[in-house]
Amino acid sequence: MKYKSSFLNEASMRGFFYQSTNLEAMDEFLVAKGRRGYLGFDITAKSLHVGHLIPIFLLRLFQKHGHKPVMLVGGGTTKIGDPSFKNTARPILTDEEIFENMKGIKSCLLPFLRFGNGDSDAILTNNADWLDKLEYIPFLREIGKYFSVNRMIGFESVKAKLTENSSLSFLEFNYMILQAYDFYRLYSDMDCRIQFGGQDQWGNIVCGVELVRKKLNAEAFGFTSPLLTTSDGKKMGKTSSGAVWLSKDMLSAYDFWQYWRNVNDADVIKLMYLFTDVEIDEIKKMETACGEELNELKIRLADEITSIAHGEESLHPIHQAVSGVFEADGDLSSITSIPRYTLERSNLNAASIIDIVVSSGICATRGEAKRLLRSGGIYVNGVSIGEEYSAPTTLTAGDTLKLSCGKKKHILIVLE
RNA sequence: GGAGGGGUGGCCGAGCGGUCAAUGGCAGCAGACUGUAAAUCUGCCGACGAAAGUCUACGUAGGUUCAAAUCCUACCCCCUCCA
Repeated sequence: MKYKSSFLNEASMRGFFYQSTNLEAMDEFLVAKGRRGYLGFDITAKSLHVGHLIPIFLLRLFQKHGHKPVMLVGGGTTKIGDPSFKNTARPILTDEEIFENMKGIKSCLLPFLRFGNGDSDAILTNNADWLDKLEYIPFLREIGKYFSVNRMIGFESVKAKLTENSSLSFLEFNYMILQAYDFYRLYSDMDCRIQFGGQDQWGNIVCGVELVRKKLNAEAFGFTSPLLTTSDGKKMGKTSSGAVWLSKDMLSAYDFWQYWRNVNDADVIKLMYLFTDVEIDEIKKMETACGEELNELKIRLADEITSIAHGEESLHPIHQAVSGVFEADGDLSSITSIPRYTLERSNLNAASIIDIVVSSGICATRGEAKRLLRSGGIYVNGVSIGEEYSAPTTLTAGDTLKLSCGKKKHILIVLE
């Protein structure tokens, strides 16, 4: 074992460690249970997405090893917008939008952590509680004096914003200071001594560690995890329809599952370490898998992650849908987790197939539907069809057809 | 406040009076090959239309012109430098 603390051992073996401040001292500190560490989120959308998953799972691990995760939502900092590594300014949200988003973010976190009042139960805080009350002059005198602009503009995270064609507003420049202040407050108010974050947060975290040292003459720790990228270096978590959201309202459990089912071969093991509760020894045995075996592991991966994020009970309907939709003789009638569209029997032949494809919502525009049809990408019950398609006359009300765009996007047409 | 440079499709980025629905790259979609993977190859990639074509779009609003992303005017926004 490389570390004294079980948390750091598991975190580093699973691939969560990128860099940290004073690692040795932090390791020592984490040997005892019930330590507090926090992770902050800005609440620019009403759901978290796959990109947030690394730090969330890191905190889940933190909890597993007996520590107390403090989840900080940035009710205050979101009003500023983190400029780190961004080349465009964040849109400024209204108070109402922030409030709405906050509710969504909270519910996204619930499946991953156990919240409560126990020693290792997670708690939720909001930095608006203290940031909103700050007064400018006192803040500058008490906190501002500890920050060196010379140093701040040296941070990698701000450098990009200082180049041509990009500007860093004074508003955004303050983000780092406020995040540092958060850390100081959490340290002094609730003895929270570690801040976790993605590697892009390094500059902000270090600022907080320094503020704590200067203000309280105490040592706080920073810990960053790598960004989630695919084996070929691309950012993970984007699909054709946008980000892979954690909230059911924004992405169905079925689509969530499909996302993991379709990851690159080269990423399966890495993701298994990061985002499942499967024991390390067991994953080690999987490392040699290839071909069909590896393909099967993706199902395991999808199952594991989905049952954490959406609950174990979500798996059965998903499996049912998968076998109905992807297997030639699958049973369509009992599928509940992919969209359905009801159509009158008489309209099946009356309306053109293009109309049906568009009105069922599987294609957004008629042009798109035509293009797909032309290239053979529209299927009825798994058979590629053309524009002159007409449904078999044997179909009657109550029958179900599977309409597909490409090989993966399916919808059920229910006749009535 | 002054001088200069910019704002083009999801992103980057050409075009600088007609041949521009706008080169190219990335991203995306479909097909072939596979394993619901990757790589590769092929096709597509504003809307409507069977098509001819029509409409909408190059920061916003006007104007010049037979014709404007391209010229003019005003305004808004961004960048750099000076005060």
